[in-house]
Amino acid sequence: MSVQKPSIPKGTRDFGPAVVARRNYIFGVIRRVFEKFGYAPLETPTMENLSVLTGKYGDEGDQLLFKILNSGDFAKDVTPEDLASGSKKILPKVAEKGLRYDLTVPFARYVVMNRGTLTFPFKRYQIQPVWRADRPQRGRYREFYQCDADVVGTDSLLCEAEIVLMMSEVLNTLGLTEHTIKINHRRVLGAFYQALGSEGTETDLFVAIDKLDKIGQEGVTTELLERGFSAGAINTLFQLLTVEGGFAEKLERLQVAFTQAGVPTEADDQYKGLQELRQVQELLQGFGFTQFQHLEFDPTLARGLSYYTGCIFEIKINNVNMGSVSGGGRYDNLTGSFGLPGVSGVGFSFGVDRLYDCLDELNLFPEGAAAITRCLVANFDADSMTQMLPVLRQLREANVPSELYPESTKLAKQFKYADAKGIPYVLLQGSEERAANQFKLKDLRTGQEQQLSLAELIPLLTSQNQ
RNA sequence: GUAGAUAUAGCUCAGCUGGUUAGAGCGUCGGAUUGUGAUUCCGAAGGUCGUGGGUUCGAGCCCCAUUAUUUACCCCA
Repeated sequence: MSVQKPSIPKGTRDFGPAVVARRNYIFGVIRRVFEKFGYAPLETPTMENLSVLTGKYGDEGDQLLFKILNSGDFAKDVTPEDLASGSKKILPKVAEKGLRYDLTVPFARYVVMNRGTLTFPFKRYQIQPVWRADRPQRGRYREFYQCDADVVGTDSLLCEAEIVLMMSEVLNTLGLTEHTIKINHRRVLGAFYQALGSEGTETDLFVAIDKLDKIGQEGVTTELLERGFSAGAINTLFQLLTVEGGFAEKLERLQVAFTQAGVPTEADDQYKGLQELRQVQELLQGFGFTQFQHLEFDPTLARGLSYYTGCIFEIKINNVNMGSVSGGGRYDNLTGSFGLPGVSGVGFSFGVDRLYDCLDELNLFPEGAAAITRCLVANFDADSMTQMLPVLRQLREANVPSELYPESTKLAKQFKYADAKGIPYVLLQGSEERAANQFKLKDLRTGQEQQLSLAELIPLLTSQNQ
């Protein structure tokens, strides 16, 4: 009999008690903010039909879907001809379900299936894991949690403004004050494309622009030249991209630049992008938003997902080397592929796993976030164990998370246990204390001990500020 | 999918141009007059050096293969 070393699949993780406690802290902050803005929770199945998932994330996204082998004899419909013509032909016959890739598409599917019963505008949040068959690396996992908040059924830019407010509140509550909320508009990108004379393809241009901060002007230039853009067009592009100034100034200057470059106003009204960004800014001002130094209009922000049509968002934590911790945008026609056209939606998502890594690196988890038990009751001997049972019950009735050490061993061992678990208090009643009908309470953080009666004890342990 | 790096104790890592019996710190367990943790001192357990071949008198070290992990690219949270 061979003993095999246990392992877990690539890109997945176990979360130990301390990690779960800290993750729950992040989830709690996000959930409270979402609910404060009127978003209601939704959960959807881990599995979706592949017909729902495929084709929504582009070819690369389809590659990254985890597929679920059909139950039973999954290969019963596969013919020798299928095998000869390759995996693409076989796939629909052996797998009809897959793990969800994000939360937005299942949400769109849910909205379409329940359109008769939902009240619009429909605001929902969703905190669940998603799976991608990516190559794992720093800040990138195959199983990770997303925290989405989306509204469908309204075009109002109030939603965009409130997304900025929610992003800002979550980040500030978590202590991630060194952040930048980047915002752009798909129409602004479209205007760039027109300003360049509609050379090459739109997506090639967007993908290249998005990399500007990573590979620099030279890198983008070579990439665009390879994709068939002319040197003149690239030159125009960088003149447009390098507009300076604050939020409002950049909007003004781009407007002028677009007009000079001859971007037509009538066809698809490309100036609407700039107008909408301006309106979002005005709504935020009206609300009394004070964090404009963290809100940046970044004309280079493109984002990969092809379904965005309006404002797009992304959050960068400036003092940590980490990919974006949040992203989102407006999509005018997400439900269209499910047979419900013309429903506009806007939403965004936090990546909890990356937020965790940021908080961890910056040491921003609050003290005691990992500790569950508040008071360890020491166990001297069998007799004292019996004596302490009613005390334990009273502590728990007072909602003090507490535990009695289950064995009568040396106190040193029991203290070590409390210390390792981060338990702040140890309660002792040996023969001396029992004779006086008192307890000894030791605060492990300060090392101080005090003699107390049970009546004095409980208020001390229930007080919040200790 | 492309390119690189790494693999030695539970964890983090040393290990000299290839040379006797494999090293540390942390952790675990035990002890330092039997009622006190994190700080001190002493001791113990714990390793087929990822796996399989090869070169050599001799391999943790060199070569090949394989698997796993990891970083960057693509893409993305």
